[in-house]
Amino acid sequence: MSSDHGLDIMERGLEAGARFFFPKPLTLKDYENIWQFVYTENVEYFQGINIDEGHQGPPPPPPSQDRRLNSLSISDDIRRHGRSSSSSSNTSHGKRQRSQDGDHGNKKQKRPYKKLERKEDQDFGKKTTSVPLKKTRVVWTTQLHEKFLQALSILKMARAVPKRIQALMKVRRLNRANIASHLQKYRLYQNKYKGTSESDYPRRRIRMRLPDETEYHDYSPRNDLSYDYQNRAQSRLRTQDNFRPPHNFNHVPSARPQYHQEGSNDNFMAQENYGHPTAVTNPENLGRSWMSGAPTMNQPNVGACQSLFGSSAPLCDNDLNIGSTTNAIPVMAELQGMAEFLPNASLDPNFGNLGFESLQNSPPSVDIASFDAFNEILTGTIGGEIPNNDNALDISRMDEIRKGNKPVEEEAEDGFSLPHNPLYLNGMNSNFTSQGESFVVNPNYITTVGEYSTKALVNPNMLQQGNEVDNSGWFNSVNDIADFLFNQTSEKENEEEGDGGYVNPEFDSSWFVQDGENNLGAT
DNA sequence: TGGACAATAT
DNA sequence: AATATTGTCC
Repeated sequence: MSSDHGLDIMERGLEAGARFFFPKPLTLKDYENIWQFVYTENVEYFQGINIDEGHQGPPPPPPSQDRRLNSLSISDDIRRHGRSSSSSSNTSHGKRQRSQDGDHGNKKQKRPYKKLERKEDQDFGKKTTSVPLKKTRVVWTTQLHEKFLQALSILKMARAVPKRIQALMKVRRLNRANIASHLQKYRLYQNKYKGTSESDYPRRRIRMRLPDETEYHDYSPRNDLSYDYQNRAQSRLRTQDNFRPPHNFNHVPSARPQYHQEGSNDNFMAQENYGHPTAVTNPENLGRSWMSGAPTMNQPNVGACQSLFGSSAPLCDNDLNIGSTTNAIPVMAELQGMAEFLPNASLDPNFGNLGFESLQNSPPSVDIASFDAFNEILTGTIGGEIPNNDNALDISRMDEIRKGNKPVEEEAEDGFSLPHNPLYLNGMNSNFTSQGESFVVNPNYITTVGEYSTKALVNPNMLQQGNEVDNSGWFNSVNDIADFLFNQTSEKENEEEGDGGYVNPEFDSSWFVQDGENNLGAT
């Protein structure tokens, strides 16, 4: 077998004693032919040996089709034949080995990699005579790995176990073992490359890396010497050819599109925006998804957005970047006629007066609440903790709750308490959540629900009961939301001593419960 | 050949 | 679930 199809090569091979010449790559047809060859050339062998028992006996009738398909030895031989000429000489070789194995009777056979027919083989290649195929292996593509990472970031390290990850990823035929294996490798990489520079990472299909929990909150782009914002980001951005600004959007290329990390290529997994805030105010950024799989920010009227949790969130276009109270600029809000969310200063559509681009090495937005704090809310209220089935995280459940069609469950089955008065964020937020520093909240999706909606969940001056019909009753400004969130965080922070600044609470319903007397909500 | 990788065993 | 080992590939 060779990728060299030259006649001389083929002839030389045949002269040297080869039975066939197969040009690479082998097709399924080739396998079928080889299989038949192997069988017809070795009928006595296959008929004279009980393969399963590994001892010789009177020749049984020729094995039925099914039996042949299920016995591993035949296909084993096929594989060996196909693999390397040195080990492939003939099948009597294989025969000898097999009976030797049988001699060491009590030795427990290690289970070889089985060759199984997968379900899809039946679906797809009906007529392929069902040649036994090697069991397919999961290939962790960058896309798949990103999904994995997304799940991890939502679950946090401590709770990131295969089963939960599987439930979050929702990838068909990706089983728990697959994930366990990948997780093991992932953790291995985490240790192995802890404290090493980027150039030390293996360059292969993916580069495994995620900050540990410390990095989550300690991260400061300013101090990140491993990352050169200007250069890397720019090279990526130049390739941005599918940016289509909204119709009323005056697109002026930014001189310094700094806030995007390099994207994926064959050697690196995509960790777009990994650990780095993204400037919503940069028009170039609006055309690119924040994380792979997430909708881009400039998709107006797209209908349902894909999110990790399925597609349900109806609005992609008026999400606001909640950054620090001083520099979060909800650009898209204006475009979507949500002027009430704009800060007082008028916006230059060309972003000329925002002052961001002059901040060369600092992100436009900084911590408001920790990413994890929000995902606690998300997973806690959406139902990420519902354990008893394989599609645990069902965003439609949250939607139903939000519409008041379903009651808020007091307690999930694993004992995880749901807040009595939850603050509901749409699941899609998680897609817009960068790992660590900033996040995006669509204020339309901060709402109270169900029977509790008659009471304000938090200080009514800050978060009021919203009206989904006319959008009234929400925060008065983005800054108000930011203040609210910031207060949640910093107060929580103060309660916890120690590592200063990182809030990593389990969901704490005390944030949102009523004050008994006053019904004031947030504490 | 050693290492990467995913499956499989413990 | 976590960890160790194996089979396969390159």
